[in-house]
Amino acid sequence: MDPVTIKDIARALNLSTSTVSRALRDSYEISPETKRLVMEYAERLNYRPNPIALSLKGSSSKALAVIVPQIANNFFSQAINGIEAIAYNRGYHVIIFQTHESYEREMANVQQAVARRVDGLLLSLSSETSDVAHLHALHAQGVPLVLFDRVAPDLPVTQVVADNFGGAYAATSHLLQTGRRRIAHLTIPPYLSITQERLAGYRAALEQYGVAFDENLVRYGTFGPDEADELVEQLLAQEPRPDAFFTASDRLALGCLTALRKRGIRIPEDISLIGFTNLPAAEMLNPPLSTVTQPAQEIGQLAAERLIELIERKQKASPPATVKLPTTLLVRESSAPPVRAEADFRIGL
Amino acid sequence: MDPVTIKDIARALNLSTSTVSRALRDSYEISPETKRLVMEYAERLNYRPNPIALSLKGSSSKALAVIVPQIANNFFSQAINGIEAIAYNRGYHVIIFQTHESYEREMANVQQAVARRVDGLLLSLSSETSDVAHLHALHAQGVPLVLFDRVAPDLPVTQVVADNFGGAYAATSHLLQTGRRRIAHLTIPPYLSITQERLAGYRAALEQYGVAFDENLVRYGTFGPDEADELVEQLLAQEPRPDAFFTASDRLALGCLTALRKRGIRIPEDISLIGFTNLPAAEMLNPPLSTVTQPAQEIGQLAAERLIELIERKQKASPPATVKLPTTLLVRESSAPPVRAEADFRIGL
DNA sequence: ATCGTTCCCGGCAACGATTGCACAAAAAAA
DNA sequence: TTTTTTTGTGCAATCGTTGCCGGGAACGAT
Repeated sequence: MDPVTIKDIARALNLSTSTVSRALRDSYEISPETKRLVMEYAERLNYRPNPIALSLKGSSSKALAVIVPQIANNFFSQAINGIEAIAYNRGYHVIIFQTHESYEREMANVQQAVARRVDGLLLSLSSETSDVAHLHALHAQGVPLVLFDRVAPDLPVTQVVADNFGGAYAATSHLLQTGRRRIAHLTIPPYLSITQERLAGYRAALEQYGVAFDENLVRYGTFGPDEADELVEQLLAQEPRPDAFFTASDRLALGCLTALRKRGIRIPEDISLIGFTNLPAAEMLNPPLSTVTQPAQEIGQLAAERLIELIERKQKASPPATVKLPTTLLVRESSAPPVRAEADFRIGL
Repeated sequence: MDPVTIKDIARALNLSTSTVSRALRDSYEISPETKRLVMEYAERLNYRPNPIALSLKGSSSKALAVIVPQIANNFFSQAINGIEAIAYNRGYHVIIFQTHESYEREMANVQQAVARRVDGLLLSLSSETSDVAHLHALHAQGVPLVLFDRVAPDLPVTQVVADNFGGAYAATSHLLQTGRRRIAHLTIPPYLSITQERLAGYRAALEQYGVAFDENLVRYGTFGPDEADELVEQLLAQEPRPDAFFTASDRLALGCLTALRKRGIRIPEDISLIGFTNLPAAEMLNPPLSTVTQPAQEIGQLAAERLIELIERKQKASPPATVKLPTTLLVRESSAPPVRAEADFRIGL
């Protein structure tokens, strides 16, 4: 019941393996008669070439490695969804690796992927990774590599990202336009490109509106569970208290919401809240959560397309470039203008 | 810059490949001196055995296939998380396939996985799959296979599931205990084992409380987008109107919530709602959503452990069995007893 | 001196598929 | 008929690794 090999066919038809191989590939040097025989027999036995033997012989394994911090994360699972869709259509398989936000693990995973002779890698950096020497080495070896979402701008490889700066700028501007001035930013570990870009967008908007940047209003999380509560606690202790929270991830937005409501703080009356998240439930939260959404699936698709292009047209593929996809600010109740502010405004008139 | 092979080492050290191979595996028939030489040189060149060559030679590829309907689904991404964790520790890689709920695709994916010579398969059936002949064939071929979540009870293979019956029974009982009598059940496609088990739990609870089962209160969705709205519409048209909704998935629970609130129906005052979902945001929804949660990650872990055991102790592994993990009913506001009911109760006294 | 052991190591084959080259038979040209 | 060309097929190497067999050297025992 073992898989059928080309040898089995050769033996059965009293031919050599070479003839069978050529017949199957429809080579011109095989007689139509023999071809027919071979093809029919192969069909009947449901012959499938052994991809392992092919990988060993040639250099293509028709497999892509995807290395992400966490699969169980909305953004990444959507991105992988996009990657898998493209890969499947192009005849590639997807091997998944999780770094669990560990630099060690990231390096080990890259090693493993290379050892597995994947045709290319799609990678989103772990939050611990500040040194990308391992990726430089990879690139120097000529291994096709595309970074997505959490990228390393210095690396001369194709990178696919969302417009994190723009999203953060839009979110912060919106908060400022609705009268908020003490805007706290709860964010993710500082090494990450996305952290820096979002922070930059946040600062740019503040500057635009002439609000001084206050370092104390920025707090870095670590993807730990329930860490939002403590960060919120610290921020609420500030004097004067923040009147808006802008968070940089799904988990933080949710944690923040929980923490604020636990303390009886009204959203948006007391504090306005915007997340940077792909949660499908955002609209049904209490209150409906304003968010900056990213085209996660498209990012995955684009990254996979670029990688495959790189693999298949090795040398003359389009040069490394950073592709930036737009983010969208969805304004919902959690960042509505405070009623009091409006009232004050009228009184002021 | 190509990967170092055993041949390179042999050439450099003026040894035969066999000797190098044995030295690296610390064989007793190689002199300590030679071993040292080889080991050191291999270390220096950062030699890694080519897993493809190993797969071709031996029959183990150290890769597992995971076939699921959708990665971008909370339950499955958590399960895959568990699978990957176990696999990684045991030296296996995980190759992901999505069926997108298509039977065709499921068969194609199984084929592909087998062609790839994976050491085993972890599979959760597509909702279109009613015939599992392809899996029988697989099992007959001796390919290690473990099903999880959406299983096929007739198949003589190990299956890992959540206690769907128990969860549905608990949810329905809770609704009945809080005074609901017209309990609608919005569920997923009927072929699925989990659909049937949940339906059975729902019916068992109704029977227990002497409430007649009404087929018109059960509606099947198809994982399509926004389908909940129409199903809700149909159910609300019933006379008398349902006073509770019990849904069988994340998407349906959320869709249901949206649909009900859109129509100005109060939850739980007018209609009580319970989902069967792993949404981390359930508690922060408006109102906080009562749910039956499943240990998704544990299911993945257990399935992976069983599969690896099957692979490594091929013949004398524990016989096929169905492992059932407990589900948990989390009661939140969305299924609180209606205030009116309490008032009526007091008046009745 | 010869034989038997033990210890180290090399050569060959094999896993499945592809491919350049050679070679045979048949057909075409001389 | 002989030579050339064409056509169809087989052999063997290759990819990286390991299992099996066999062989040479050193040593002790007879």
